[in-house]
Amino acid sequence: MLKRTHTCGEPRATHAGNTVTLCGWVNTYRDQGKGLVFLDLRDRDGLCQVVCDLEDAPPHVVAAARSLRREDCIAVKGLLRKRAGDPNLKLATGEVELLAAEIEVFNKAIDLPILPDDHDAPKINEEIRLKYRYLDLRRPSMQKILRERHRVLQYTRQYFSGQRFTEIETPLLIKSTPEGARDFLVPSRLHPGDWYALPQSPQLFKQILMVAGCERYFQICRCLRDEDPRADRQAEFSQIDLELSFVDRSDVMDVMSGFVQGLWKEMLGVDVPTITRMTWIDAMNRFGSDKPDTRFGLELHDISALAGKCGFKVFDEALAKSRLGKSGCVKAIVVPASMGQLTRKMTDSYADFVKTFKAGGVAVTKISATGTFETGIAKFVEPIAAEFKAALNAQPGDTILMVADHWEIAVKAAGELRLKVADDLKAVPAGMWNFLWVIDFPMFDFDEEGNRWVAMHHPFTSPNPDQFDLLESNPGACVSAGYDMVLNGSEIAGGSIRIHRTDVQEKVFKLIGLTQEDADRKFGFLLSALRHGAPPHGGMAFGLDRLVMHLCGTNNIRDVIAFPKTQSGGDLMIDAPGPVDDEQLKELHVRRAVTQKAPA
RNA sequence: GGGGUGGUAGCUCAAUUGGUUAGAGUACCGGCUUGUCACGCCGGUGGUUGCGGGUUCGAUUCCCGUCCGCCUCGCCA
Repeated sequence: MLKRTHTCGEPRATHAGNTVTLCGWVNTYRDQGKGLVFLDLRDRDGLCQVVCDLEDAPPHVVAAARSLRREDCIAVKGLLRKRAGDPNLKLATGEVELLAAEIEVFNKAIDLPILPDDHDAPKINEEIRLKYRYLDLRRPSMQKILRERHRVLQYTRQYFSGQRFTEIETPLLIKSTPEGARDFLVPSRLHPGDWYALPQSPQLFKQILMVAGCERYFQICRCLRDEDPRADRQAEFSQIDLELSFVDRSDVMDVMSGFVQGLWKEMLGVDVPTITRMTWIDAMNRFGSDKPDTRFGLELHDISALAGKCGFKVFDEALAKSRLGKSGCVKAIVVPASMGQLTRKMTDSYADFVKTFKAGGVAVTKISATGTFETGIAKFVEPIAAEFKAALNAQPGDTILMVADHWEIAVKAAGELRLKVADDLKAVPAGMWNFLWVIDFPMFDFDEEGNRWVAMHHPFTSPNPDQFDLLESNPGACVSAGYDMVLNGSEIAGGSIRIHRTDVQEKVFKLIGLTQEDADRKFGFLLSALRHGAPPHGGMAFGLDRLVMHLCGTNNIRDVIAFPKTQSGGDLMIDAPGPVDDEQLKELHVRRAVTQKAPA
């Protein structure tokens, strides 16, 4: 077997005159006639042109060269020389070529379903790419992503190790805690009728590691949530999971800010300035989102006070609504003329768009060149024109979009509309890295259906230090010590200071409707651990896949995972999930409730 | 679970709105080509139009069902 002396990306003019062996895949094959064949040989480092001079070569080399086709895996040995023809400036190795004296064919490739050319990738259906992932991953762009992901992992270990964090593994087979996301379940063979759950996160284990005196823990771990995927969400994903003892919220946020600043410098050479903080209520009121994209304007204005004066029925009805002490409201977005014009077709489509988020519709009006209101609800606004313009600081040519409803619905719908408008008008600037901390989340949201409070973050999140009294007196107003890190409108990390006292933890469990019995059964080990001298602690978890997505400039999470799953949780390459034998089920003490599909 | 969208040659797409033998590029096969480099030129193989029904003289096209991919709402403590 020929052993390579260089990678395909390496050869330069300085190597000319050496005998070189390259290994790789035939990227292209260019037959020039009786005497001359070119091929580009590709490995993970790049491309190098191989030339076969068939007049001088021995017959078996000629035969081998003639038989080569795309994606055959070969080795070529020969003289590396400066190109006889013009150099190819598009290739790093474009000044040289390898004159084949010996060719070893490791393996031929049969007819290819897809070609691993970068320029083909966006055109090919993902279904096919996922089925033949081993070919898809041969693309230089995919190879690059895999290696960028590796660099992120390397930097992560280096940074946190440098901050005296210890990498500790936690179990994959744990028990189900039906709070939060749906668990993946695994039947136990040794305990008939019992089930393991796969972890949604190592949350409780890392807290217990703090009780265990580890002080600073991290883990790069797989987490599993049996929920429907999205473009930026997989059921099986990776987290950079962290926990620290003897810290308050700012201590954690400082360490984590340092991490992303270092990571962006390392990966992109970008200096990320001090990451600013925004309270949740500010984020919701100004951006209609708990993960605001601050790269562009279009902030939400609250015009509830004015809206009540204009006699527009929809506004009056919305303002009369009330939920959890919050009155209904009217939110307005001023789309400045300078940002571009919204067509009638666009504004018409926004009504259906906001209905997705349970809002009734969008009220539209526009300020004409002469300063009068025109179109939409102009006649209602005209009587309060001066106040209205002043409140919004609106100028001639501006379009005003308004959403009215319950506060939650109005801000959510207006926030989504804001993103939609920015996208439609291409108003999101490229090349910006807007990091942001969102803090002071409510501890609880009220679930009308279940008639109970539910933890907004998770039930181990501590209230802010000055908020403990509110836990009992006014849970709806109680603000937590949680914090999310947001990048360009995407949540890339979340965490909190945890409850480290049993009495507080029990209060929270009680508030979310867990009886003492439930709490003991599900989380008794945590309550017990907290009783044994638990230190104050808090932590964070980064979504690794999303970090890599941002760093690689893709908005498809499957691009940054070597073997991702589809929207229905399938792996198209190995055809999972799949059927199992009756014998296997018997061992697991599991009986079928549905007839299983015949194996494909 | 809901909404949207797509499925035609190995791959990417087309088919004049229901009408003759379903076309093109690419890949593949054959021939030509001694400086190409996403080589070029000539020729060729290749189709259960996702699957199952229905309407019709006739269905890629219309209808019903179903499967699969993608986007999205719900969901994601």
